[in-house]
Amino acid sequence: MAEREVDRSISQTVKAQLALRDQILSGALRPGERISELQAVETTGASRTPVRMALVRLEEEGLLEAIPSGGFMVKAFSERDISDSIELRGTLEGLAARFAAERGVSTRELEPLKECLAAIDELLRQVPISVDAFSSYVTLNARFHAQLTELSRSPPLIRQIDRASALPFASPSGFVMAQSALPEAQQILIIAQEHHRVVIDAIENREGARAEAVMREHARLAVRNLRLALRNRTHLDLLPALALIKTATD
Amino acid sequence: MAEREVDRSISQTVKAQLALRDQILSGALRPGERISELQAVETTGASRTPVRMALVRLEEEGLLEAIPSGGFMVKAFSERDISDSIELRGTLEGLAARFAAERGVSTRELEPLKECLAAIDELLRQVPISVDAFSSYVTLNARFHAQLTELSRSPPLIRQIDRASALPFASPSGFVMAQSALPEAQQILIIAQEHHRVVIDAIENREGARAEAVMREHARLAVRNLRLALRNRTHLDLLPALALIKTATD
DNA sequence: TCCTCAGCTATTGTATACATAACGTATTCA
DNA sequence: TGAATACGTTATGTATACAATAGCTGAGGA
Repeated sequence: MAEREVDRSISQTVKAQLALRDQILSGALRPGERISELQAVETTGASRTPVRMALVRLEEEGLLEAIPSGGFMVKAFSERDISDSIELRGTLEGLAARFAAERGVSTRELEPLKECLAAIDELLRQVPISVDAFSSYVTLNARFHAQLTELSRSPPLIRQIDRASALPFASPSGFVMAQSALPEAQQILIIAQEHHRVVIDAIENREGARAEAVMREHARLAVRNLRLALRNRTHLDLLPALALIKTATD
Repeated sequence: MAEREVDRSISQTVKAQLALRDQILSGALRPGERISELQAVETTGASRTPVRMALVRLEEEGLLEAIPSGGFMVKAFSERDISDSIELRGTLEGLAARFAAERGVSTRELEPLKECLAAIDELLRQVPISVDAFSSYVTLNARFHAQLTELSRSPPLIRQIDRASALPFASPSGFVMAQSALPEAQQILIIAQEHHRVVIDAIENREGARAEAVMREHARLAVRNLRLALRNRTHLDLLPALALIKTATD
């Protein structure tokens, strides 16, 4: 019988949570499928207690759904669920931008955002954009959004935005991945970058309403592009998280 | 030694969660105070495993905060955290109202909201409002908001609003309780009722922007009144949830 | 052949034992 | 006298054993 090998460098709960999330997002566990604790114990290497903790956390995260009779299943999402999640996130980011503008942000605090902006400008100069550069873009874009959120200086709002981003297609990188499936990807990224520029400007000039409006428009752009991308499904292997869409309602 | 008495009518996890939440909101556990698992086991009657599950859920709910070195403590909120939570919720409800208006709602679906509206009208006819009537108002108001949220027909949004309401002062009844601490309470409730009337009208006429705007204004009214109420602390025993405010930052 | 019931199996819910890490205290040395 | 270290105590993190329930399978009767 195999000795249980324990990786002491990280908590078993976190390890199990990461492993299970990965299985869900990679599509190894299909939407609607019940997650067996015993099976999860085998695949994650943790014992039942941390696995159960991880399952509870993933349920709260929105990736799992509790089964009334006990246990959990992988949650399934409709296309509208996804676009609503994106719009929801855009609304919250809009509020964050407004808070940042109204509450005042020093030039020094805006510096990291401007650095992101410049770095993305640099990437977009390539036509067409390379795969590596696109990968960098995803990272930079996520960082931009995270930093913008921080500028609101509102812990409850930051927390809520984090929660709203748990669904991968509702996260900033999910936005970008979805858009990347379109032939007009580069043009879209340039428009998105313009939004980024406007929101910084609005915050700098303390125009709360304008800052909020542009972030909401930013999300609506993503929603439109996601819909388009879902029409031509050819490139959707770029976005493994879409394994969560329930095929029955396609 | 005492036999552990197990109440089989309800899961131990849920029992522990309810008991602990109650202890937190009643102020029995003070903000910043560490929650001892062993102590929780004694006060809730459940064993450590369900207690731990309950602690994880309460952390995700936002009432507890994980301590890096292990364990949990009762989260403390600043006054701004509270007003931000209210505005956050209003923003989400605004989105829900807009969705309802844009996606179309049948007259039949609006019926329950109109019933709430009429019932509240009836209550407000009393001047001054009795304690019993006020208690009914809190219930009816919460129902109105819950039904409005449902009309968005967006599970991700409904879920997020529920999560945003986990903080008791951010819930519709929390709004009302906070406002009730003011001498002008009745006048405020009348204004709030006017908001309710407008949002129904806007949804009925498919005016998404107007529906959204009025819900946000609704929340901003609550924020202003909460601030006022926090100034004259005399009536704040009406809102035990405010035990969560960290006194250090008053 | 289909429906029903009983028993079994598999899985989750709960309890507790064990391991490990953190914190506090006391003692010693500078 | 103060600071630092070592030891002990207490709490959390993890693993596993036990209990109970839900779902499934097979057999029997209509």
